[in-house]
Amino acid sequence: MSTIEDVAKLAGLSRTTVSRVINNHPYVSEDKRKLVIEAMNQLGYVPNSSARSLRSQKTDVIALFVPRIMNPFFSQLVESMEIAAAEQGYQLIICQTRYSPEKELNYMNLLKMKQVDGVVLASIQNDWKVLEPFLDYGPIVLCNEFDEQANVPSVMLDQVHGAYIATKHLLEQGHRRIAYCRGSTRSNVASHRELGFRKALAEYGIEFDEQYAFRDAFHSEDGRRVFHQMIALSNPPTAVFTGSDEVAAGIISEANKHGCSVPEQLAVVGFDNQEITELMKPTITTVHQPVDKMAQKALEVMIEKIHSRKYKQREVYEFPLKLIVRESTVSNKLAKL
Amino acid sequence: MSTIEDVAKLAGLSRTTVSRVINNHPYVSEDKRKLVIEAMNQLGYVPNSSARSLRSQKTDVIALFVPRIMNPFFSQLVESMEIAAAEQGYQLIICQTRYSPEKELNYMNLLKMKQVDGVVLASIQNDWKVLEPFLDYGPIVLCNEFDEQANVPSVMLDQVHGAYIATKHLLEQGHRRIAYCRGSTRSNVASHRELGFRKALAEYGIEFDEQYAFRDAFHSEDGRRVFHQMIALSNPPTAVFTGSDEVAAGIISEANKHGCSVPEQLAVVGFDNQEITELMKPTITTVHQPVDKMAQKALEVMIEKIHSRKYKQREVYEFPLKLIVRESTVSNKLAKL
DNA sequence: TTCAAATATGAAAACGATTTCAGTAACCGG
DNA sequence: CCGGTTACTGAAATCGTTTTCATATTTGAA
Repeated sequence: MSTIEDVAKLAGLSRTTVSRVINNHPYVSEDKRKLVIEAMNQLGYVPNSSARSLRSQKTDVIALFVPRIMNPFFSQLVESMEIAAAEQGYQLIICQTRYSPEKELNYMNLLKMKQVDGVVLASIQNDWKVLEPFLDYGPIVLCNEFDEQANVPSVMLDQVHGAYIATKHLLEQGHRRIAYCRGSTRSNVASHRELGFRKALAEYGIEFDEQYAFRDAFHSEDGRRVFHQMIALSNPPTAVFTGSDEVAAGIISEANKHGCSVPEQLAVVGFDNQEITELMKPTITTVHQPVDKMAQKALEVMIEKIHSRKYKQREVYEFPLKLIVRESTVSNKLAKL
Repeated sequence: MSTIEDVAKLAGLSRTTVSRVINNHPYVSEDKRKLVIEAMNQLGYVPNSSARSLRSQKTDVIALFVPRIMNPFFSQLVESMEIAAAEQGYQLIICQTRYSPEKELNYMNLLKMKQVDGVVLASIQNDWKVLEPFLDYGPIVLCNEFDEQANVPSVMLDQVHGAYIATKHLLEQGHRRIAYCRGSTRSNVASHRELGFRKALAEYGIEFDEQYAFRDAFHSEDGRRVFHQMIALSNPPTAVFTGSDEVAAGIISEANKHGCSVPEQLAVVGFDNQEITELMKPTITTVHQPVDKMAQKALEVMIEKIHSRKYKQREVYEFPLKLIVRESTVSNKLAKL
């Protein structure tokens, strides 16, 4: 409970000098510095962070917005970013918007209240026009998100290409009736993937067929449902592209249960290269996303913005995705990596 | 960027009155209250959180310590606790200790610096004697952890019983050579489970056999390794108890790959009832842990401690675990729930 | 009618640091 | 030996609130 004043008194110096030592400012003689450090140790002194923040107008805290943490993609994002933040001396406040615009808007006040130095949005629930005014209070960086109107940095993955290579892989395997699964968030991630999916189809002269499109598939349970919807079709697809490994796993699990063999009767490709892709039988072909790199870059950009104090500039950083072929799409069980 | 002073001026009142309105203090007339609110809206005013914290000595922020977030158990813990915290107007700072005592100790300074009002430990890396001194600066609550010496509240699950019922289930299925897997953290969770495991064996007059014990199994990869170690034994086990669904999944995946049928040749029981238990083939018998309830209770206790300011008192809250029987332990494929 | 309690308001102190400003001592080139 | 940097130190202002204390008015019970 000791303050800088106590340290100053004990060391027989002024608050100013103590502060200089704490913050590694120049112009402190070596003997006084020793005195201060000894006094600090003796008292077990640690600077009060609120006082510091108030005076210096920075908190060394960053808010990270995610829809929810349980989703393994976001778990990994949070994990990676927390590590990167800790390395730079920043703390991370987690904000789960749970897909609610109101919650998102509410958390945005952290910026206005100056409780955080910046906000990383790994999920956008409001129109950009609604969020933009908050730029008057601090930087906003988009991570794994993208908005045409947004005049801020955006660190993202090349989802169009990711979906493209996954779909193309299915086409190369000879599939022509390919179903398409996505979760229909208002996020641009899903729409970019749809672009890539359509692009691959187009290259093979195949038209996108709405009866094969399932835009409400988020979890493994949805995968199970979709499986039944697919086989109920008059002309069922022979392959399915999904926007998440969980959905892919759900489809495969249900297929297994009903004696539908994967990939012979139905090829399945997931997205995200989660642990489950190697545990399922068959193992799941998927698209690897370099979440670590993206998280690190987003944090790096954020810190740069905090320092430069220029928030309103569009910048795009994009990372490539990689197809990982496993058993769920190739008939002979020797998947080639 | 407007301050309380600006609001006061615009409303033609004092800072004090504005502050009273903000904090819902009594003794403000209705007309002045209206004036203040209007002025706040007009200026888009929001109180500065550092100033608030400095003066009122509370931050409305709680630190949650976990070893890492990617582990689904901790993901769920974080998710549940963040929701509970948000409901109570608290923010959550995530601290990943990554099993490092130094990192843990370092994060503990958040309490000393008064950057957080309290610390929830869902993981302990240091001896309690090392952590105890921090109680002078704020409350510490253990969540899913337990320490004989710790004089603080502990919200936990009955791991002894959880392991006991899982093991007993295997014994009832006729198994007598039962392998035992755990991750060897210094956490008491694993040791409590071992107690339960041994207790069940003892009831059936079976001695704990060290050759069947694998104490370095954390992930699915470890499960694969353990599988091979088990079948290499001269007298391999017919069943295996694991401390995590991931390890169980790894074992099953590898068993599948090598034509070892589960549960006929090897029965497997997991722990935690993660999503993967329903996706694997066979589905995995496991122990359900009421993580939500535990997280909510831990937060509730934390808030109570923050208010009461009495930190140094031992209290134990325990929640029961439930066995969920699936295909990985019962031969006829009709698992009874 | 009176006086204590309840209601309503504001001036100023306090929270604990950093930053600005001013001042002194030492050093150094001409 | 003088004037101007450079090195070092501290007093006081400042960050934006909440809290304490003082004061004025109104209410209500005796």
